[in-house]
Amino acid sequence: MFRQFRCFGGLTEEHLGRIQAISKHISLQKGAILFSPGDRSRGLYAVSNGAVRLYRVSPAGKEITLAIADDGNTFAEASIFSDIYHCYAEALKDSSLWIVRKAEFLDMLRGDALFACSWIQFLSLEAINLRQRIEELSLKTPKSRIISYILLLSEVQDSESVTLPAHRKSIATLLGMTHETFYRTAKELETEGLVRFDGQRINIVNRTMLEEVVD
Amino acid sequence: MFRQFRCFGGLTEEHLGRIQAISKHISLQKGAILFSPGDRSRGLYAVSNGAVRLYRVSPAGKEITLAIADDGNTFAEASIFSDIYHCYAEALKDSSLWIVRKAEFLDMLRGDALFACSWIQFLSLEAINLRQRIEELSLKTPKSRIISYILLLSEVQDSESVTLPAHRKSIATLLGMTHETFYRTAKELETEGLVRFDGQRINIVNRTMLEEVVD
DNA sequence: TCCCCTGTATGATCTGGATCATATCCATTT
DNA sequence: AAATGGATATGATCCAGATCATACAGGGGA
Repeated sequence: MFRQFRCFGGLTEEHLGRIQAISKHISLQKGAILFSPGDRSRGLYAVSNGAVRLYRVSPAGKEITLAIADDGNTFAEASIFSDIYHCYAEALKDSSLWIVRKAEFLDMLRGDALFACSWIQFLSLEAINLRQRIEELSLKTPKSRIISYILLLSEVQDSESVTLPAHRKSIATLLGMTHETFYRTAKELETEGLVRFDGQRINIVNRTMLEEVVD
Repeated sequence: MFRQFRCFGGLTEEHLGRIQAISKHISLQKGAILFSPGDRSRGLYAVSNGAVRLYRVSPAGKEITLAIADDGNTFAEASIFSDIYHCYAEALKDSSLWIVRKAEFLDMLRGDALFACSWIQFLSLEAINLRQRIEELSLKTPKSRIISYILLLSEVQDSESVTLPAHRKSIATLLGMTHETFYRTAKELETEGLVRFDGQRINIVNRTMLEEVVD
């Protein structure tokens, strides 16, 4: 059951069982807000089915999507060492997830160095990804960021035909642009014959040229 | 000696001694490149004296400064779980630092759950900071990012008169803007009577108004 | 079935910040 | 003391992307 979660990748059956034992299953309806900034943190979450969007809202009312967690992904991992959540978590569809209680999870880490090390590895890779994202935000154009994202999805989903994990509007704020810019640039990519959009699906038509444009 | 490093904050004397034992001292001349992207990673670094800038360069030749590590800071923590470094590390002044060898450090983590947990805590807080930075890059204006940064420095240095850890040019690319924009906006803040620049020092003149402008 | 809301889509306009261009300052080297 | 080179500084120009405005489509609820 917990085998499906990337962050628990290399763990033994015994570890997985212990994690499941300190977890509680949760069902969320589409549109439900799981937590908001300032809420007392209770643990980290693992999405077994569905999709949850993590986002923040600026004083000016603008949104940024920090992450979209769908099947097999976890979120709020840093809440283990924070008293509160720092963003909103909203179910994008009816979802089924697990909450891993923070106190018990911390106990597990404290009692098992190998387990702790696999967690360190996970956090280290996450930090590398976050820096990658900072770099893209600072250095790349919106067009290039969209292409990078499509190529990333294609890698994760291991296919030339990828499924967007959320509305395009959310994807836009995940990539640091307005939704207008996203729609326009997406259309542009289609016109140039690089990809084909079909609802929530994107077909990669010309991978070579995509990889070229991304720089 | 190793007490000065934030990431080794809550550790016992014994731990600190063991870390020192697996570390090697390094001296760098101003301008020296410690490592480049693609170099085989050998460990993480701790700056006891001096300053090191971590940066990347885009294919188009634009630079982003990922971090500036000065006295008491560490960098390349994620290299423990990566075969290569992903950025350049350049000494901004003559510097004295320690390299903590990765294999031995990993052994320490594997052999001591409490030590591993304190490392997990450090990585978790770092992830929170990285997300904060992503948010600022997406949502805030250059002016607002500069103010945030000054207020952050003032918090870390616990003073109304802060010292920039590097040339303004590097600070600019750390904050995701060109140096021209940084110089101009800095001057603007000075004209508005919010801060006073004096070489590498910045005096906060009107903190209340600074915090107001930042939104 | 109709209504309403939200996402999708696209046009028109505006502007903040990048880019390009110059000039001065200052520290280091010769 | 002169020369060199990078940091600091500021003006002029430009344009990508934000903003504002509008319209249509589709899905869920009453």
